Amino acid sequence: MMPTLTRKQRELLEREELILDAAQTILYQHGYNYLTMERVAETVEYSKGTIYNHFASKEDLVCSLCCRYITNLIEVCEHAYQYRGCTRERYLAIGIGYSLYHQSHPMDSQIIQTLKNNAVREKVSEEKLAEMQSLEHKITKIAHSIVQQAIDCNDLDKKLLDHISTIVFGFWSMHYGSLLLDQSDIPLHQLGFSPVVKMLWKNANTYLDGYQWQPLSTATDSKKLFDKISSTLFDNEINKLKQNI
Amino acid sequence: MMPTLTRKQRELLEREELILDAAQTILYQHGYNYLTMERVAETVEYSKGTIYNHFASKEDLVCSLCCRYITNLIEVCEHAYQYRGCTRERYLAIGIGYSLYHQSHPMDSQIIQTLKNNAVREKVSEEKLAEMQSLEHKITKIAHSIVQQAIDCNDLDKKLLDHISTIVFGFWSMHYGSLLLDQSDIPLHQLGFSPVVKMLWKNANTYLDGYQWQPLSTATDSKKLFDKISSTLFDNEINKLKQNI
DNA sequence: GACAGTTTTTGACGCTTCGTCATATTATTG
DNA sequence: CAATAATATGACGAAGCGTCAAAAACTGTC
Repeated sequence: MMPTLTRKQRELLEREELILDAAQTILYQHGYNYLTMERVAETVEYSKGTIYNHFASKEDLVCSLCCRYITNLIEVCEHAYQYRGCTRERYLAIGIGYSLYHQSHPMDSQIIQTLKNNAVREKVSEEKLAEMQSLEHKITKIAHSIVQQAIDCNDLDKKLLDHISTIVFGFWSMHYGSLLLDQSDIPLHQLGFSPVVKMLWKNANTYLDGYQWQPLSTATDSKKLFDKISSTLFDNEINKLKQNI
Repeated sequence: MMPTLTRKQRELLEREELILDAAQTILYQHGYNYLTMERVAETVEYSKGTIYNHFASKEDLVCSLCCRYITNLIEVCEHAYQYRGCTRERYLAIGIGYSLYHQSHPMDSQIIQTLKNNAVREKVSEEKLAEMQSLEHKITKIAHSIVQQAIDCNDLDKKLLDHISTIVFGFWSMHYGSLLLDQSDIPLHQLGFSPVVKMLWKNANTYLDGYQWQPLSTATDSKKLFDKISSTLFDNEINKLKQNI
């Protein structure tokens, strides 16, 4: 009975995880500028060369971390997809998951943002970049399918069939933009803005209202809805947040 | 009759512009990774030390460039503010200006994005960061004042008075998010998305519809509106774009 | 225009980090 | 156990940042 992977291969994969864990710890504790290949090597007690056997460059390593984080986000989205409610609620649940993940793992969001920068992307290997893209694609597919279902069951007007990807893109970009603005140290509060998650919730609802996605937020207690969805789906994340307070 | 600035001071300011111009040329031609202090010094035919007399660090220099770009964006917004039309059209005009600027100066957008990253921000001097923030604040103030006017003249419901900054933030984040996603080399088209400017226009309109900002896009020929606003206000930018094609 | 004092410029230098590669070490196989 | 293959190592070269002592330029005075 031959296992799918040889012992060697398993060891290699394990070490890859070990390296990623170490890199993540450094990132969480001291930030991106403190993360160097040398330090990662020291932490895992291997030499720099060995690290480079696993990752083609520093950016490649960071991109691998990013893939982990996007994988987490996919889980969150799949979880939201399962929410027992109407299509609109399920779509909103994705946004809530996104927000909460961002709040409980701010550094992950920073890394994801870092990898949107072309100066960084240039230094990532083709394969890693492709891997990351295919993961991001998964998320948009989940969103896409909920919009499709909304049209199928008349929660959304059939006329919007040509605009499904526009609706996905709008929702995505609004969340992405909001959380990025939150994440960089721009003092939004000083600039007169409310907490981002709160504004985002209001804006996401308004946006869906604009598309007449039923039932409209004006016909719902949306404050309660937020609490309901988030407590039903993301109790873990919320507890984590509370612990940090 | 004493001038406000001495000859010395004027020369210093002139050189500062010279350095920024050189940095910009390098950026435009070879990208962020090719931009080094050494090369900037070479280009302007001064030594590295002199460059450091003007800018505290490489990131400081880049932040100064960023301030230039945001200043350009402010001009665009002020221009849009003057548009002769209803409040909704004027608000949308800001978004169009933002989109077109992004399209005709993609590298500027990249630099602005780079400076949203905390790992980069850490290395910018306090003063430069404050300068940039105050410039960004100016843009939000322009947007804010149009929303205020919309409420004053009943284009927007009075109930929304408490949400003015939420409306500014939503519009901003949607544009910001969309253009960032466009700007990084993510192959949106391959992922089944339409051209970003087109989707953004649709989504921005829908978003304002959600707030019932009159007149609704359903009561307007919004394709024509886009052309009208953009040709009235931004003929320069559009001609630039056409030249590039 | 010579001289002293001040300001500005310079580029060699130290330091950090990346990524490579010849060599050393370990594992595998006959 | 020897030969061979696979893997790990860390010294090294290259690139870039930012500094600072010394050199050069400028300024005002007699």
